Amino acid sequence: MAAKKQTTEVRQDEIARAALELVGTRGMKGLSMAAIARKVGIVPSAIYRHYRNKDDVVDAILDYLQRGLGGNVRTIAYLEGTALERLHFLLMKHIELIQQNKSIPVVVFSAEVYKGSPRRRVKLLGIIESYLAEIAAVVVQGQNEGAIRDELDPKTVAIMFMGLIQPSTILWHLSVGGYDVAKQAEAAWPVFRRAIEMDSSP
Amino acid sequence: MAAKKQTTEVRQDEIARAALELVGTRGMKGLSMAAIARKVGIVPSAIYRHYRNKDDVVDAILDYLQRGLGGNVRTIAYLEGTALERLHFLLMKHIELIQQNKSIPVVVFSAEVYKGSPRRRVKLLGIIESYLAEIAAVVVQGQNEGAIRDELDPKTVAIMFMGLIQPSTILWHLSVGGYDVAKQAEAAWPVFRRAIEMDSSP
DNA sequence: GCTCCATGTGAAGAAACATTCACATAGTTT
DNA sequence: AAACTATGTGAATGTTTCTTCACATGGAGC
Repeated sequence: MAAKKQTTEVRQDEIARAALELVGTRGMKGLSMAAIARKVGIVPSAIYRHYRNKDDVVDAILDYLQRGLGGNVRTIAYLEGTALERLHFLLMKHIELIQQNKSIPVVVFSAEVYKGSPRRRVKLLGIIESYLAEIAAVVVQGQNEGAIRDELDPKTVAIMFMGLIQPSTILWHLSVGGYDVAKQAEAAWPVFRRAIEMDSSP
Repeated sequence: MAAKKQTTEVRQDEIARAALELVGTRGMKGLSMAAIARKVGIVPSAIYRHYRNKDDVVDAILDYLQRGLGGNVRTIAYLEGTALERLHFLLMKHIELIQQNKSIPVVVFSAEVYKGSPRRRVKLLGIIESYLAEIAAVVVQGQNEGAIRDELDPKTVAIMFMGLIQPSTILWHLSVGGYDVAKQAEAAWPVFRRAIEMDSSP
């Protein structure tokens, strides 16, 4: 039962996807070269034709993540509308992303990914920091528009924004799909909006 | 180099503490029976005098966690003051707890703990759910006091409350202590408070 | 002081896993 | 069509880790 040969570009992508999915369903502990190979349809040793070792596969997962989150922010960068509208849109986009790719939160929140690997720790931190920076930039725009209160620290707001999604996703995983992440986010948004928006009454 | 003999009650506690600490510093991957034993000052096989197997040790970590969080909520249950004051106090208490015991977030957010063990998944979910329920109860009290807006769903608010802390703790771990969790929480609190409190102007 | 039981020790087994290597083969280039 | 190169395979190796077991020992109770 020989697998069909593929170029290394294709296989690298297949392997990274399979690895990401495995982490989502079985956690880092369940991420074995054997499991990845089985999912891709090749033999464990064949993985070494496309990645130097397991560490490189995990790095590929992070690259995948980076592209996903980065693409999200770029989407709203080119959007019309007020800053508050764009923040709301980003929230929905973010939820869409993690619902389509439920493994992402597991990777981001799992200490297993970075404990013991300073290089990966820095990499993951960079991914999150740059995401936060983009959110903070939108907040600043909102402040310039006069829609978001001036006295708020943009970074504080950005971190709070992340907090709108994080607990829900964890509860979603813990309850095996029992929580409606989108619903919770939709309910939380107007509350959050009220917290940051400028007083309408002068 | 024989270790001094201890009763099984003492050793069980020592082992659970050592395990919790190890998870915090090295992650679940670094939680080996050998590492636990070294930390306690006994030999790996001696652990089996006090726990049936490694799974039972991990369960003991969760029990430890449950007692910690439960104690926190019980503290504010007997507090004087308005609901908003008590929520603020709970926020600070929570931060104090996770700062003294930095391993807690790692355990709660690490999918490794519950992936592959439905029983542990349910257990962890129960711990978090009951914590959320206690927060929601305080929110309801606030609504009865006329301090928190009636139209808000208490559970939504409780989950948002969790979101005040979670992102900071993850950033704290990722930046190896670079983030000031307490500071971020103190900055976020007035924003959150503004979001949920009743309009002062009638 | 003696006995007995719970606790501690070291060696050994068994399973899982990452990684290497020699060999096979498909697909591309010449 | 022949040769070459990149990809796939299966076996083997070395390491790590959990777990068991026979034996040792300290201390509590008689």
